[in-house]
Amino acid sequence: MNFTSSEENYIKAIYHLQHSSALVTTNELAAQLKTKAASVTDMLKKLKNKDLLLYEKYQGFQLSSKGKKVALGIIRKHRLWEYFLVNNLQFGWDEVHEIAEDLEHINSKLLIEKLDAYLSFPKFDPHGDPIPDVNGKMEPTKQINLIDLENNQAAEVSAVGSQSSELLELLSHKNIGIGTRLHIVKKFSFDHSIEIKIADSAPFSISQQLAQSLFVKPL
Amino acid sequence: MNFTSSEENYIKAIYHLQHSSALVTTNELAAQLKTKAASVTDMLKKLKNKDLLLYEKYQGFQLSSKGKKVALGIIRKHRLWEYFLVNNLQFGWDEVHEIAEDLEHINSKLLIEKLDAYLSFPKFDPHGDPIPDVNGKMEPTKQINLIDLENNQAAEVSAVGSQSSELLELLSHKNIGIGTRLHIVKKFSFDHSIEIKIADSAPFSISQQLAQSLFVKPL
DNA sequence: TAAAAATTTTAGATTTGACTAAAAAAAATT
DNA sequence: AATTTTTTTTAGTCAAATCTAAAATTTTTA
Repeated sequence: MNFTSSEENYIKAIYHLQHSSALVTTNELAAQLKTKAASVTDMLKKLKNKDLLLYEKYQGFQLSSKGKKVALGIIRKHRLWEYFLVNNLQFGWDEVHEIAEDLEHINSKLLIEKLDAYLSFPKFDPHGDPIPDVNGKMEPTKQINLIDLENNQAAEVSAVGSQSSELLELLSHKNIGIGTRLHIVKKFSFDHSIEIKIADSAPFSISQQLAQSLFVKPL
Repeated sequence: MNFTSSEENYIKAIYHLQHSSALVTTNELAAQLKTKAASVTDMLKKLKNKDLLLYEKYQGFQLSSKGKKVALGIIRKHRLWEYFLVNNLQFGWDEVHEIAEDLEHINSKLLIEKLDAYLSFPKFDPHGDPIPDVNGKMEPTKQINLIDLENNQAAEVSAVGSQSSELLELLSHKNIGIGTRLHIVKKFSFDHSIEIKIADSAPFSISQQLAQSLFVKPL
């Protein structure tokens, strides 16, 4: 089975939305894809006909197991290309998302297998997200949100919550990346800001919003 | 300026057809693209409106200088990706054409510049065709057709006439590739077949058709 | 050079994915 | 529980790229 780029983009977006809530709604998906609800409804019918989607009118929807498999295949391609762009072509981690959005739609099993081997079967992409293997399996990351750490706990940044250039710009300004080790100096309940310290540099504070976009492994 | 994949495929096909005859015809192009003459006419109008094509109804057509620049950009992308697929990902030279047909439509200047640098600015693709540089300039190849060699001349294979899998299958069966050194044992006028010898192996003969698809540099 | 053949273009239809506006259904509110 | 608001779907358009069939033009040939 091959799918159009548009179908693939819908499948991928539904997959990501399913993580927060099992059933996805038409408006949610329209917002995510920056399109209109009517366009979404059209595509839902198409995906249902191809057995990629469990969908009843007005009732919300979710991917079928076939749909999930397809989603994992697209995510695998996206993350492998991101890894290649950053590690081989020397792109910054904040520059690769859009290019990977295009590359992920290239359809060649052999290409992806060979790319995977060329990169030595990486397990995580440059943003810390796990890369599904050829069977769709990926490393369980058991990452926790930085906001859930306690005062004085140490941790290593292992993933970021989104690829938005706004987030990545802020992180690079603050010198925070995947692998950065930090510890919590103090959490403030007034505005939920968190003061953190990286290595020997001066402590500084980050907003609740930023903390929620950072995933860490406690040390 | 960005173009659709379809527009780019037309531009590229016209560029290649222009090499044999300055003016290209509707039917020629339709045959090349495996589409219908009516579809070609539609696209010709579109390309003319974008100043990519010099075209008057019923009179044949050719790329404008802007059109040629676009064509060279696409060919550059195609050949760089082919080089990457063969030299880095370990594809056979007969497996890469179709994948490169897709990859060539990815639009990112930065991606291609970084890929070019990663590959150390290669001058020829795996089929021996020159890769245009960022300004569209490419190595003049002054290759001659194998069929134009004389008895006893030695030469090195430097390019093949097409990427058809049929041709590449035959060449790999006969152990002929880019860089293969051979010499002409005898040319037969009856069927224009040519007996050649590679290194110390036994001489064997190749058909006129095959010889015409092989380009060489005399040694 | 006039008729026949081939080529090219136009006209009108189809498919895919998007849109707007209106209708239908579900959810929220009084 | 009835009304209002929000969400979702349907109906009808539109643009891009394709196609078939028919018309227009050019080329070939008798």
